[in-house]
Amino acid sequence: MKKDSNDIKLENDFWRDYDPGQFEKLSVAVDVLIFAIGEKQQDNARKLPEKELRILLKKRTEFPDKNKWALPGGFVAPAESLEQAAYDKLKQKTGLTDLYLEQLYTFGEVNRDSRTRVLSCSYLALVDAARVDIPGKPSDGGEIGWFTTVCALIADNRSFTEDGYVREKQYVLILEGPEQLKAQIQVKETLNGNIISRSEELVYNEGLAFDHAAMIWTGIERLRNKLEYTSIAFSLLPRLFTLTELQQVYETILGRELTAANFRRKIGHLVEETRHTRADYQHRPARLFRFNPEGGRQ
Amino acid sequence: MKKDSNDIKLENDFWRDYDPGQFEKLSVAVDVLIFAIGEKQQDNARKLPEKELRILLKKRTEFPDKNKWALPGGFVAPAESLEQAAYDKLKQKTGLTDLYLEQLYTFGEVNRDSRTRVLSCSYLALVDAARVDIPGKPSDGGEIGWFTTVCALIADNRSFTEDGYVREKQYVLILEGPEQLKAQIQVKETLNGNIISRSEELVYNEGLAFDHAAMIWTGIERLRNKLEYTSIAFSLLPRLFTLTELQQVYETILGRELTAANFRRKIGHLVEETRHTRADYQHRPARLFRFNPEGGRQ
DNA sequence: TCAAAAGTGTTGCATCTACACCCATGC
DNA sequence: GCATGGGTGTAGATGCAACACTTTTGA
Repeated sequence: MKKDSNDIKLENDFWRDYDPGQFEKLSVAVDVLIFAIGEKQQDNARKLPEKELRILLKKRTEFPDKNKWALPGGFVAPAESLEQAAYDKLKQKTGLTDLYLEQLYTFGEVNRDSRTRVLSCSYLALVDAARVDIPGKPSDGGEIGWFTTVCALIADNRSFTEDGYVREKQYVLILEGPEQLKAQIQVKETLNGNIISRSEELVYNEGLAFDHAAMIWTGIERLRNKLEYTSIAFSLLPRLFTLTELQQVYETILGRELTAANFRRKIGHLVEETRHTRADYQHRPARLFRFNPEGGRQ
Repeated sequence: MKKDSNDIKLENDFWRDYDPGQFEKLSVAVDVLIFAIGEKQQDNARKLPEKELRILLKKRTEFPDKNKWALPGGFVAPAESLEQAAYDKLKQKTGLTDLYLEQLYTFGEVNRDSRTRVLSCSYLALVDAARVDIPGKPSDGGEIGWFTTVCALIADNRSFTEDGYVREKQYVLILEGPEQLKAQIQVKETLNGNIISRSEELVYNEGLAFDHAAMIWTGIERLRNKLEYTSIAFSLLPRLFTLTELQQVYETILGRELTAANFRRKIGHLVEETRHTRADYQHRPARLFRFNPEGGRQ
């Protein structure tokens, strides 16, 4: 464990001879999924607006995939950490710095970009929609906009094999914004003995650049999972919120309805009542709550 | 969405002018965490051997970090996908191809490697220890070996701030194998309003190369979490196993004891009884079970 | 008075926990 | 018989789902 003088000599030789170009390098990009919960248009003034899941996309202005919609992202500079690169993109697009951000997945297929080999490390960000004001057209002339996102399971087949099974699930991803985009993802789960393996494949893709549809699918999956065992839901809401708003966040992400009475009890220890109420509608005012991390069961 | 002839002309121009070197590229490595459950030495022949979590490490033979222990890994070639690179490493070290493998995390700090900027995409692999026979010395003269791994929380402090809290957890990581290695990781979790952020820092490191201690910590965390809501535990066992063996897998990874009666009921629907028993010891023979994916509650 | 949402109570079912207990084996 | 693990039964606590019900507001 201790360096002797011979080792030091060797180390000096090493540094003198070291050629950083001796290994072939790769282009590395960072792409950011920025999710928010938005309100649906609503005609009946007495009803509460329904919520929807939105993601921020930017229309590409350059080949390849010119005019397709892509996640905000860019190449990583040699002196910039991955996370820093993601933060920079985020600030550039939303103007905000205090957002929830986590690494999602690194997409490393050889031909995912038609130019050359490009690795993409994706990040997942959550914003309170009320804090972001997206300008219509950014400086480089491209369009940028929110897309309502729906991701649904449309098929689920399992066939048994000699020593396990193969299960194929099909998901559709429909994005509505300035244009309508659509993609289909096939997830193949294989069990062989005790060993499970999974692979995802983009089987249909209309209007989304590169493999960004697969990234969005992965992001929604992560969101759905983390919703159940973390408190990320609060990152999508303002500091004060009603329990119905919180419930709507869960419902839009999970894609199913929950029973109000049970939901309230379930997240009861994660929130704290405040003195304030919201009385914008023609019905009983709702109490405003705030996130109370004390309630977590550690 | 449709290409007109002008677009096609522009696209041709683009391809003619495209210079893949126009963006600065990075060196990208893949590192693989290969975990297995091993048996502790046991003197009392009447007792069942206790189990322990093991990871495969290789002693570096080159600068930088010469003579320190590192995860098996290597640089990613331009024509090789990330997952393929991980599979190759895995096959090279264990001789096996049918293992559990998933992407873990991509480490992207600027100075994590002293040579030059190197990104590392880490993968987590699980093996049934009985299937692997590690040769003493691989061809390049380096040592390779299993290290018993213990990861424990040693401190957990939370201080409240104006609008949230800061929580700092300290973990020790102790690896015992051909040498004893030790590291300490500090995890800082910050809540600010509704927004949680986390960061990990290696505060002490003895004998492990680069930031591999942080990778191992991340791997164990992932393992502990996934144990609860997936069936990865079976990937660490042979096709047939006793319920006590399965329980030991849970206990060694989670680092705490479980009550046998309750454990059996809990995983009851994930296993299937076989006709076989194991009668190696001086007590009642144990029934052998196999993994039964049918029992999953979907 | 009415629509709409806010919020509570009740009951039954499923699951987890602790703990006591019996069974089978080799020596 | 005894040490050791294999394996079952039971009672209390807790949590969750379904659903019926009351409260409060603005128009």
